[in-house]
Amino acid sequence: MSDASPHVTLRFEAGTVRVECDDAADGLLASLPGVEADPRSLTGRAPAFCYADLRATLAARDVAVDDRVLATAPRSLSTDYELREYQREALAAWREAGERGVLELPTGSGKTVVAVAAMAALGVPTLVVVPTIDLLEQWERELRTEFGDPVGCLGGGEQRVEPVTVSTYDSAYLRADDLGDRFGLVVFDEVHHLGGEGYREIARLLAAPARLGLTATFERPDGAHETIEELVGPVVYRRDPEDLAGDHLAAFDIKRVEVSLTPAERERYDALQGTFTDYLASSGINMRSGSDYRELVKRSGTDPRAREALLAKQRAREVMMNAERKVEELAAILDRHREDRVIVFTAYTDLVYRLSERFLLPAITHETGAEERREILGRFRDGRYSRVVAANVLDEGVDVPDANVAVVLSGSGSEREFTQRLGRILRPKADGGRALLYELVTAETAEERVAARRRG
DNA sequence: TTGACTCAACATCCTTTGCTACAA
DNA sequence: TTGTAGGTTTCCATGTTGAGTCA
Repeated sequence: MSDASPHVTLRFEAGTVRVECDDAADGLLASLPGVEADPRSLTGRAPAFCYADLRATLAARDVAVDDRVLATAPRSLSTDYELREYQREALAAWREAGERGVLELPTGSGKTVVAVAAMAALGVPTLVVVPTIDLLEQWERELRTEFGDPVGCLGGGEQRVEPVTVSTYDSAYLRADDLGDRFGLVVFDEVHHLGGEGYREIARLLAAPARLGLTATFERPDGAHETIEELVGPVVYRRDPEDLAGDHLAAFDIKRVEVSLTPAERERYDALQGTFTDYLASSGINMRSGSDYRELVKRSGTDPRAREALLAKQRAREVMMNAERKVEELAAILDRHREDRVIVFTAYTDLVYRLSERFLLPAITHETGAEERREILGRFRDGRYSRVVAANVLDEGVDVPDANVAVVLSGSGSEREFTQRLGRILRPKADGGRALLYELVTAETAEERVAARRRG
């Protein structure tokens, strides 16, 4: 450079962007977003996710940049998908937001289709990150069919990188620092997972300027969605199941059924709950916030009474969640819906097996092997089975055949879990019929609060 | 290649009375 | 004056998953 205008070189190095300045750029380093400067060597380093910001800042200041960060070449990708109106709007909103941000769309609304359209529109090497092997296989099939080229896979025993690659969160976490310069776009499926302490590193170590997050439920109770906003972008488009019901998703009803504890269960529940509340009263923990709960957990490590209280609470939870009259109510529901396709959800593995034995229902829990699981879901799909009972396994990331009746026998207070379970019955019905979700709640127990919480 | 196993990571786990600080 | 949002961060238990190891 013959004149005194500043000049900067950017390179990718193990999950970071290295910034090298010439003398004329002295003083610039410290003012760049995310950069930790070493003034003596005129170099600095920023986490790779700051790359897009860095580029924009340097461009705004008319700094000459030798950009060597991305080792990517443009790709020509085309798709035949005809987007629905809300999918077109979602894509447009994302592009308008600078090709960063999250789409919050219900299960079954075709989030994948929007992502494929985004990939085709940008035409850059793309990494798709997914939470389960099941989703890894689904995306791989979909992308291979759509774009024709071989698709890379990271996870499930495969470690093959291609310009279009699908990875599990776990594999992406293990490989992100050496793959960070290979992709111009990264798609995070079920992006709420990115809030986990470890997984968020994936987004930090990748330089990809374009970022797309997909989820049905963005907000996290621990507030970690704010970190996701920093790393991927805010929610730029949102649709609730109610918005699409009747048109692109099945119309649905939610029916709450209250049951009571048997006298024996009530006695046991009150005794266990009493052990818990007595300890709270005597220990000065008032349970006004989540931090009080953590305090209790902390104490239970050293204080036997705290441990006893926590265990009692756990047992009380089991009593209310697995109440005998829920099982009787389920018998009536199954009887009423002989002609329907029913999925039963519970919070406890034990109950799944009890129900499986009593009603001769095929059961799926985390103990069910991949092969057996495929077989059960296959039979449910082709109609040989019309009922399935599952613990928490079918909530997300599994291609579950459509049903029209869901029974939530027990569940957590998680809004996400509830939304995902509801999503299992929302595929539009051939006869235009409505979907129905039963929610069984034990009266006069903490479950009333749990149920209220998950409904938002 | 398959299955059985271990390990690590992640998520939920809690409350309903009235405290404190601050915004409208 | 009235209304409302915030408070907090370690490891009791159960459930689930992916990765890695070994036979």
